[in-house]
Amino acid sequence: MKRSHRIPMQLRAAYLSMHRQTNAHLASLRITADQFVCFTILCEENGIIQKELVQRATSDANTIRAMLILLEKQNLVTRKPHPQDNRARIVSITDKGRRITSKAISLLEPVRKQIEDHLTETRAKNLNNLLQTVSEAIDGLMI
Amino acid sequence: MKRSHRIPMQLRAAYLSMHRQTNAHLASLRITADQFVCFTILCEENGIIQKELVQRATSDANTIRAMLILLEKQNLVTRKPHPQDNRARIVSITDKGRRITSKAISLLEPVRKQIEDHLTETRAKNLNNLLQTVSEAIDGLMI
DNA sequence: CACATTTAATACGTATACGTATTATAATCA
DNA sequence: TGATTATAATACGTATACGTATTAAATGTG
Repeated sequence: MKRSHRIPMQLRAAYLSMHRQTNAHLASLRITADQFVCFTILCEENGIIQKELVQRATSDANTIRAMLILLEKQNLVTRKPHPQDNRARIVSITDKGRRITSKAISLLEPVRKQIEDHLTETRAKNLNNLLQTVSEAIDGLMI
Repeated sequence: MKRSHRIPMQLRAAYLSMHRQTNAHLASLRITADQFVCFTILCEENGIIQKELVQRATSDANTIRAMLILLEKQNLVTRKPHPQDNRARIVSITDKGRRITSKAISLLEPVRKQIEDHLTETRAKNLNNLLQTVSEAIDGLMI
């Protein structure tokens, strides 16, 4: 039996479960799991262009745009024109956004710990490698 | 460095990439990746109640309902009242739905093969186990 | 059997996901 | 440099994801 057939369904199940749990844990902060992804990317490197955020979040221009507009209204991020490239926008997280991100990380601790408790360091590393292999394999189809 | 921190992002990247590729490959059939998930579940066991489909698809009652309504309009599935339980609906795939599912499986062959080519049988099995561990760990939080 | 509790489905609203088309600007090349 | 091409962002439309609330029917309990 080809186990690889089941990978898509297992991947789906794991992702959707994680996404739901993350949203549930972040609900009190009024932010979503996907917004949190953007925050963490911006905390790592602030002031990137919108397009770059799209790529790092493995997302889509329209999706990120819609999200950023919502976040901008709440003063969690800013979108300023790029000084050299008038097509682009530079996205930055605000102090308020950083404070919420800190709280979010705390709220997500139980989720993080739950995963950590169920996987040894070795297995976690292994999972990362396997997921990366799958990502690269699939992106290899993008012609 | 705690690698487990990266699992959520890798999981997201792998899932979203797979989902996009799947949608792209199925576009000519006018069905989505998520609809295909329902079809394969119904092909395995036809005539299940809507609730059961929700669980097997790791989905949500509202999401599945919306999807089924669209599929019903295209005569790809039927939703009939349950003979014993008047609250429930029995969902079945139609012959037309089965034919489309067959075509979908063919169209997805390149995606399946791409994953298979990048993972040995052992690694694929391992990935399935790890994903299942993550799913169970996360579902363990649901109280 | 009457009543409280659970449950399957539905209604409604907000946020993502993402394809396709368009716009404005940048980069490239003839 | 003028024309072509590529690119960042946007506009628009459809489908998912999912929380919360509601409805009607089943189930459990006294």
